[in-house]
Amino acid sequence: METTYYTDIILPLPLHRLFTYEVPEEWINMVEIGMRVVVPFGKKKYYSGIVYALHDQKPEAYETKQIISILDNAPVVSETQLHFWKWIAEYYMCTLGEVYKAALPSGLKLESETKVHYNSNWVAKEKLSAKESLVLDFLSEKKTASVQDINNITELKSSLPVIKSLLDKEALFVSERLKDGYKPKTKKLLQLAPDYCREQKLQNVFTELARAPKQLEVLMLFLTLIGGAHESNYSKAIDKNLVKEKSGVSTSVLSELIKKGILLEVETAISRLQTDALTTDGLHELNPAQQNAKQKITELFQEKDAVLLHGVTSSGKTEIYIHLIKEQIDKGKQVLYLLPEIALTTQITSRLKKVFGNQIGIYHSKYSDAERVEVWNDILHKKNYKVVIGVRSSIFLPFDKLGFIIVDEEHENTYKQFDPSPRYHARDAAMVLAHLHKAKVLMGTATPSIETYRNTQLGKYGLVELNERFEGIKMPQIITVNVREEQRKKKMHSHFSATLIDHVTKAIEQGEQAILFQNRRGFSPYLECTQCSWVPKCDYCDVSLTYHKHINQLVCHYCGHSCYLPKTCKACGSPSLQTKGFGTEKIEEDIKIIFPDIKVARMDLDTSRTRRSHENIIGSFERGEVDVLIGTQMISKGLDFDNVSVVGILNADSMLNYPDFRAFERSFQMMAQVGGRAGRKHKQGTVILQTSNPDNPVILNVINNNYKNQYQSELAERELFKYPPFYRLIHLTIKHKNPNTVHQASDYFGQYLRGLFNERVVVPRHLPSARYRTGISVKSCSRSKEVYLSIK
DNA sequence: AGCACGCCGACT
DNA sequence: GTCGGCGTGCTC
Repeated sequence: METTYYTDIILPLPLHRLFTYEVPEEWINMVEIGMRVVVPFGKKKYYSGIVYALHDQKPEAYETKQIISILDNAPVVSETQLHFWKWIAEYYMCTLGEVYKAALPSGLKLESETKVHYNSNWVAKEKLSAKESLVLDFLSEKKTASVQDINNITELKSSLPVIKSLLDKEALFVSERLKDGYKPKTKKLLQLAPDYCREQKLQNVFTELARAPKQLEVLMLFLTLIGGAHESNYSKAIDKNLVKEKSGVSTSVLSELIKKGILLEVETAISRLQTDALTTDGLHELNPAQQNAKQKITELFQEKDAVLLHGVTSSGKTEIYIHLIKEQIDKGKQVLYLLPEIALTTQITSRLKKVFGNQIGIYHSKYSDAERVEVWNDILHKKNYKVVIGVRSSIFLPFDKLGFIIVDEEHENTYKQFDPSPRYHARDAAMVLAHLHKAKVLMGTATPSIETYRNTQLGKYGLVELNERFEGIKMPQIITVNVREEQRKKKMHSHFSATLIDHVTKAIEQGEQAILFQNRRGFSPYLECTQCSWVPKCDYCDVSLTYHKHINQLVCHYCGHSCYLPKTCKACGSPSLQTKGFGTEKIEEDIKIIFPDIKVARMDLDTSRTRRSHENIIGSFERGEVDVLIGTQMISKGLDFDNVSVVGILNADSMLNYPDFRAFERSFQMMAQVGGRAGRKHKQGTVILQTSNPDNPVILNVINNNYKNQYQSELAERELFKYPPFYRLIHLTIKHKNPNTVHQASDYFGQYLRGLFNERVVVPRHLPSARYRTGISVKSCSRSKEVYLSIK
């Protein structure tokens, strides 16, 4: 009897099961677990799914369909990865399909809705198949189309395999974010024109150019660069920019040579991820404290799978990582270096590149999809990269010899994915990933999260402390300023205390820099009617709208909705709407009034949406082109500036009063991290902390740099009020377009859950204002479509 | 998630 | 008489 083979496929859908398809007989030996296949789904959809299992059990309940094609000749996902996906799906309560969507860069997961674009710079290197030509012709006209469109128009049963082969040839590309667009990165090279590739001809040129000394000079330089005027070198091409730089001539000289047909300009696409020969810098010696810490980490790894490196800011953790990475590479292992989303990795990347050259791959959400596919394929096939520096999604890369994971700035909440499922925490998932690979995890931070620190106290993780700042830099001196008192004494200039202005002035006079920290972007967090206290709120979220002056609009920081500001109060009609509170934009404006002669830069989500702008701001501050940097929490993360002597925390209260059970933990982390930016090699830095509550225990812990104390009091509160790490917190979202339905459903459901879990159900009724709440309350947004219930 | 199917109200 | 609203159920 003939056996038919079946395969269970993961489809990119939020459906809690796999779908079984038949494998056509001729493909039985070609399909492997982890490959992508195209399957029909429903009446007219096609998906590329992942082969999860192969078996010969014919499903009884339904007729199977056949897979349409196999997209790969080797698996793109390993079985280890599939185990990992399964864990994520179970632990974070989502489907394998959702994990699949999150794990693969979009270039690897064609869907009917995926948009494909025509690459106008592309030139065919080989003859295309009839189907390929058909699709390409269609796209060359339309430029952009969805896979679905192509399916319809070209009348192919499924265009996915064709699109896939065109993608491999780079004739097409896939986009996730259309705005960024895709331009293959090109480099202009110079070559000796074929006509001149003979000794004789070349001699003539020298005479020809007798009256153009600059051009001759450049040509001579070019010939040296290709390695001398020998036939064997004539075909060599040299980077145009290099020639330009070395010769120091203007572009016109070069273009003249090109125009005369002596040199030939060729444009080649270069890999975005390939870096030219780097000046390698080698390892830096570790100082005794670092050496000792490294020793301890290695020892702890004998018995523990994970170690926390608790080192104060500027204690030189990175250098320890580098030494440990080196050891792993020497053992032939891969290393994953996780960084939080926000710190654009620039500083750490360049340091690591100096040591490891192009053995480093970077996997970042601000890199284009094409770049991410390149990293994926390198890890899968080429294996040039031994180290990947990446954000949370890099835990999904197809590692096969992973030996070591570093989770830098372990406490950062950007490791947690919130919006689309799977809502995973990269730090925690990294533990599981490491376990699957029998690898070790090193977490590093100056301000450990409560959860992680507790795990060290329970003996689950090892703990290594580094209390000394690198090269004898002293911990900064922290001065608190009681804002309320200063206001009474009329010593406040807008949002700046006299003390703060004093210190900033002195720093600038001495050629040093200052950082001003305000964890709020925009101009002012809300407007208020002076007559009736009405506050404009978002129509969709019921959150107060932030005023952004440069665009003169009100913006909802929750959903991004923006609108023009009302001229009059919508409640009482009075025209007297006043801005309340302050954000980075207002700080920038005010500081320019107080210090008209200094250079100010602002860094927040609004000024650094792109990779480039972020790097530019950091770069100009590093080079000293900017005196004062104003920013949100962005500036506290993973950046080291060595000329900053003053850091101002403009309003510590807004962080402490934030309605979240982690508010104190976050405030401590933020203040400690921002404060850590102050201090230079031979001079103690100063932190000016403005608050109206200088006796707040969190502030006292920051001043005394007492993490332990902070940890202990926080832990006690967490236990008392039944919060993590003692309880797990589950957040339920109830959505409906009708607010009343939402209210009723949440009340009903809240009551029901209360019956089961008693006081462990938190049902906030209003936007909560207290840090900890007990008993029932529903946080519901009247006109919104969501209500939150929390179960501990 | 999509998408078809299907059942009730306001229109040419 | 039909168009179209969105409730329900299915997808191998």
